[in-house]
Amino acid sequence: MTEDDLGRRGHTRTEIIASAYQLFIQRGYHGASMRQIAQNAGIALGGIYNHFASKEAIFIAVMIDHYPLMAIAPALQVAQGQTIEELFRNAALLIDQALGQSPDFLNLMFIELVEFHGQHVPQLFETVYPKVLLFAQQFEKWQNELRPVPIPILMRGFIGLFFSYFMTDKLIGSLLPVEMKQDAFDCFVDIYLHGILVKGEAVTE
Amino acid sequence: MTEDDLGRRGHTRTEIIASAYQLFIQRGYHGASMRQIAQNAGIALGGIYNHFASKEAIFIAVMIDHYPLMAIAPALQVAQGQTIEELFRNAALLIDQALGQSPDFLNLMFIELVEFHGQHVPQLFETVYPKVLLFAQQFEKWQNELRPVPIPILMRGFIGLFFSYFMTDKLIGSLLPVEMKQDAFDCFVDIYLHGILVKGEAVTE
DNA sequence: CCTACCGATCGGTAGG
DNA sequence: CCTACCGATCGGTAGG
Repeated sequence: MTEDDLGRRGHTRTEIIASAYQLFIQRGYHGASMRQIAQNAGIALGGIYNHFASKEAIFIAVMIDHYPLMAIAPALQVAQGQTIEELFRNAALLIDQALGQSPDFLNLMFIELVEFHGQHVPQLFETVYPKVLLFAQQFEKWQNELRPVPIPILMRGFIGLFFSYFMTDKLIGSLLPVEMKQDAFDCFVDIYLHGILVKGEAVTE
Repeated sequence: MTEDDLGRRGHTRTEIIASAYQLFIQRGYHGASMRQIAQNAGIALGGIYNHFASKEAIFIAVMIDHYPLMAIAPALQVAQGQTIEELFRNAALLIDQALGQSPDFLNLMFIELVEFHGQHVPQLFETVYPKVLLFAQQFEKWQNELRPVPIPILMRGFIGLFFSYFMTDKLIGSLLPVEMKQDAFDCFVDIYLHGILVKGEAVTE
């Protein structure tokens, strides 16, 4: 097998995953057919099975490449800040950028939760969890600036912040005037930060 | 047509909706078949079409009866409090109770967003929106206790709070130790309230 | 409300 | 990687 063959194989595989991703997030797992996936990838139905053993195998490959939670890890890793507020704001900004503007990326997560009962979530989450812990470790030096909230709840709330924003955007975003959406994300981050920091209260040392 | 007939008809219809609801949230819209819905409802396939014109008509009926956002409206309507903090806490508690313990209720929303591209959301949301506005009107008397956040963002954040909690519960809830889940919801409400109130800061009059 | 059926489409495979 | 095919199942309907 030459390198060209490997390149072709990889390219076709990539095309299949890209095609399946689009169809899955647009129609759901059972709503997207192997024939549609093949057609969008530019090959015949039978050709798919040279790359994947089954439809579910394609879904898992799509999850590994596009699962939204996975975008959180690298963002948490590179986020920096002189203050804890700056650290959070930078992390939020990086995650927001990584997830992209369209909230359609959430659909993959929805499909997983509904049509697969969240089977693959624990496996994927274990990849992210250590990164979350590393990020949370940075809080120690600012412990006196944080309200007495358990660190895991703090992180859970931070991740939840994105669901809060993107879910409401998905549900009622199209009904809101543009000027109200402009700074909504900043407002959400602001409320969260004000909610976890003691800033403004009397801090005795 | 006698009242008995109406009662039977209504009962069968209710059975179909209940059966469809369970199957939809467990397998998704395209993953649940009309034959399964009929079987769980205790009738033959053909019998369904005496009550519904199509599969989608069943889905819409299920949405009207079980759409999670609809549970928010009555809770906001009866929520009361001597302080704005109490008002929010009571509303949060009522909504939490109305939604129930199992976060499976969210699945219906996911299916709608993915497999129907959120077609029915605006119609359902218009039912809830006036109630949200009425709730928000109560804030006027406590305006000086609120940080300068636009009221719509405040309400969007309040609704988002539930997504924040239930989505993270659904995703990683099973991985968390029980003692960490115990007060998580209270903590989330607490962070939100601390985030929107000026309490603790210098309030000049 | 059930039985029996419709055409269409499903995921997957054999053979080349 | 394609063509042609498999049995199974899909949503929906006719007739009683």
